[in-house]
Amino acid sequence: MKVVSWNVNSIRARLENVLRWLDEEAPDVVLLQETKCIDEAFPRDFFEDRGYNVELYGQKTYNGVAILSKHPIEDVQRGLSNFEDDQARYIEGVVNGYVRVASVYVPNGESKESPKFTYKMQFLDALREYLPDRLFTDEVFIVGGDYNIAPTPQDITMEEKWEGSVMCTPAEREQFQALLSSGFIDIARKFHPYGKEETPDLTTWWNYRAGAWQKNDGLRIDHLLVSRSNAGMVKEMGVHRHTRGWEKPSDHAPVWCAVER
DNA sequence: ATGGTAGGGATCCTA
Repeated sequence: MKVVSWNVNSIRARLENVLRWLDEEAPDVVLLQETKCIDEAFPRDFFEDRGYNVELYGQKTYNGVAILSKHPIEDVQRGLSNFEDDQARYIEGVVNGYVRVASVYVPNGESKESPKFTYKMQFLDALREYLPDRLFTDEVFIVGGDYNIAPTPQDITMEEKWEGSVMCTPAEREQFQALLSSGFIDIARKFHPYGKEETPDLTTWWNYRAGAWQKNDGLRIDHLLVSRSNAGMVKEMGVHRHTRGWEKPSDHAPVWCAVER
């Protein structure tokens, strides 16, 4: 099974690109972030026509997450049950009996000084407390999403420009490490460890502004966290970075992994 | 050099 996470920055604006990508890659499960519409406005027919089941947790204008799956989606949860939040940033479900998946859109934080940064930290606290309760021995749990955190300087193509700014602060990185410590691995760095000469560029996000894509000025902020106990079921991962070069692209590229029982 | 672009939807907010 191929499981992919993609921050599409509006499902309606991105529909043509997402369908083109679906037809190329035929993923089994898609975890979407920043759908930016209420559930009634989600273009679900286009996905159902291609054989996907659709579960939504949307809101008007901002945020919004979704799961598309060729298998039926069971045990669906919307939002973090331990966190009061009026923003739609988390949806979870079980597919094919043994793969629990979640789509998470961690707050951006804006800047270290912003109240939104405090909210980001609170959301991450709640996520870290919530996720371990969702680990079951007979399932692999893949928490995919836009974490808005570059875990190390090696996840930044222009380190000197970004280091220390929002997404690249020690506080955010401690949160990311704490998430891993709660029972997960960063699957990208299982297959492509830090510090190896042949490590590929795993950047997932390039700002729309100032020609960031053309300069390859980007960050690895989209991640697939996989439950440590069953992480051996994940055989491979990658980033579909070519989609960032398409007309009318999302500012994020899909990050995918292959799962086998 | 503190800009730049994109999306939603309202004439600004968020990223």
